[in-house]
Amino acid sequence: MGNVIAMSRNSAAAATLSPSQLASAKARILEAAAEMFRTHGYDVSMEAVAAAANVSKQTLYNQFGSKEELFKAMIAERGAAMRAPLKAHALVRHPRDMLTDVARQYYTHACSPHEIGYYRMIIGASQQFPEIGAAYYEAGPKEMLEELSNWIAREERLGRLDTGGDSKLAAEHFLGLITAQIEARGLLGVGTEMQPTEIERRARYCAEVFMRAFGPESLLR
Amino acid sequence: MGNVIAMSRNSAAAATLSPSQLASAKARILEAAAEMFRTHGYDVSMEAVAAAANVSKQTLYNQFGSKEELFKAMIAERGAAMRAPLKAHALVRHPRDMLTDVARQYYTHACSPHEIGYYRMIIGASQQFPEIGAAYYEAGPKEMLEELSNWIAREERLGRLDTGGDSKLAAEHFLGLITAQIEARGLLGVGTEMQPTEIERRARYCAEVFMRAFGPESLLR
DNA sequence: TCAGTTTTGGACTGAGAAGTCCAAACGACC
DNA sequence: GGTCGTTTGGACTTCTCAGTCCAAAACTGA
Repeated sequence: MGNVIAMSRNSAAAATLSPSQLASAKARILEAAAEMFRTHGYDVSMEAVAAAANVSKQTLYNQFGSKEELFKAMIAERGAAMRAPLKAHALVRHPRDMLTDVARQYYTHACSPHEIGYYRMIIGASQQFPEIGAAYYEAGPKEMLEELSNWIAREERLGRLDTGGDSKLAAEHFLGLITAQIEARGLLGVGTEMQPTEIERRARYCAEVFMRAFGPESLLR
Repeated sequence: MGNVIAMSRNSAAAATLSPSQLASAKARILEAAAEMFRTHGYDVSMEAVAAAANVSKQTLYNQFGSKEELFKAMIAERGAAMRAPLKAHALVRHPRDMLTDVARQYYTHACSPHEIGYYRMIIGASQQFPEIGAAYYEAGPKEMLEELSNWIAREERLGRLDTGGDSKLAAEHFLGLITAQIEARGLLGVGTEMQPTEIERRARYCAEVFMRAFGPESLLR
């Protein structure tokens, strides 16, 4: 933990600093807190968080009045980083390609051990702080479901999919196909990280199954 | 919870006792521990467990040497209660009916708030005790997946399903279709308990989607 | 250089919980 | 009724952790 120079909270003075000191104290704390909460759950001690952030306990308490406050601030900040899983996908592509891509993205990001650890922490915390589970659901799965559902409805209007009108349930099912046990295994700690070829295989398979179930005859095979 | 007779640990002597004393101390403790751990996570105090079991702290420690031991004993006992989700299903039925039934069972049992609470607890504990997550997976999801996969393979041999040979992945996908977001919502505490009609709707839908994707042409519609 | 602010380390308080100990009460069995 | 093992309550020890306090050091801006 050798260090050289410390920085004030507000200025961006240039100097040779260790990476962990580049950001402001607040940002550093949030980052460290995210990591510690993710890997140890809500039970990490504030001491440990302070140490990880390379900051004194007092500074930690100056920035965030309490553990709960820190935790919620961390959640709020991280929430923003989780969005837009589906943006920038045009309508012009074949539904199968689009779906494959969504699955691929999901596997590489949302199902990574890192993200699963975060998810596990949220699940644990949502017992103690129900509003956190709700907020996570709103910002994460729910938003993704809505985007997916809207996309499906659009494709249906174009005659390229046929879900019998229930695009919402179809979207849930597609997400279900993707996560199918992968998430569960990760949450229980028996997850083996997927190799790229496995990701590719599963992503294609998901899209294929979905298309078989919901594609119009013309696209079937 | 009216009761009549109480038992000593070893004998079955009859007497008028309070309801909570009907079972042996050990059994009562395990039951209370399951409930407390389920609703409060691993963080419940041993005091609270003892109180819930209507037993002194010392007796608790006489039966189970430590909190960890109690926790694991409780898991081991509950594990047995979770099996056999799929047994006793004959091969004679139409695959669609079988699948609908599986989904129905899953919704009524595995997705109940009670079971979800238990699942959440296991997830939380599997961070602290990785072997617990693994044990749960082996006894629960994995076993169910294997049964399902074997059934699918059999149906495939009979020409009533066609998964292209990957019955294991197909089984995972079917489970994925069932849980699709239901479990996630439950874990995050935003789950609204499903009404019977909703269960029925979803169960049928799951089976329908699976059949569309994996049923042979003759069964398609 | 100097005044004002922030950070730091470290000691401290208070609460809660794991686990132990013990004397008294209880229950089972003879 | 008497004996032996168990249960009980409750006091007790030890630990960990959230959160506070404070005096000394470091940094900032002028």
